[in-house]
Amino acid sequence: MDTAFFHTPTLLLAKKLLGKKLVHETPEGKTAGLIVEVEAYMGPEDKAAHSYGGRKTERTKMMYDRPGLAYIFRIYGMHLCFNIVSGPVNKPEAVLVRALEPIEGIPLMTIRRTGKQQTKANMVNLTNGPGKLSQAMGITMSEYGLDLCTSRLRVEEGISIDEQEIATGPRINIDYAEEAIHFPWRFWMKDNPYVSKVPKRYRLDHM
DNA sequence: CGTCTGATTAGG
DNA sequence: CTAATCAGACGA
Repeated sequence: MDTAFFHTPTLLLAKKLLGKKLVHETPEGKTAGLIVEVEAYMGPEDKAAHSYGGRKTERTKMMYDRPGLAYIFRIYGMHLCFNIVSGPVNKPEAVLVRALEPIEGIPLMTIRRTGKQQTKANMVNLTNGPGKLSQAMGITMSEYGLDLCTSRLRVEEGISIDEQEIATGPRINIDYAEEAIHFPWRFWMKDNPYVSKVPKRYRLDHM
């Protein structure tokens, strides 16, 4: 996609990202998947966002840059989460990519995730969560700040999604976020088997 | 400095 | 249900 694609309000960008293709080319090979689940993080006013209250640190500084760059952070000391910077410069918003439908480089994804070849039956476990997809796609902190229009890690045209196919609900694992807990800023493709598994406490939240 | 904790996952 | 596992964030 060109840079203009990312210059759009964050909640709209989050929805527009559904069905787009995330591609990563590495020396090991190419992997790609369709984005099927995202969450929007809305900047200084959003208690769930790393940029809440205008916090700007080594970790979060990329959120203050222009839209269409990669914001990546480590969580729980062991997993990485891949985000797409959104909003104009100094409006620190982002879209977390939570799940992909694998479409290319599946053997490589399997090896990165499990260290060995595996049956097709486990394909659903490759990219159905933010930490899992980062591992399967070979995304590391080296990709922090990459331009998603032009670099080896990019967003490309995918499939066309109808508004009717998009579901909305509260974001996952943000218990600390007080009133923002309930904001319906998670978007996913209805009935897509690659959407991440949701903790029990969220199961009834639909809409 | 010391302490707490997390935009998660796998395993029992 | 919980352990894993550590950098970021923040208070002293």
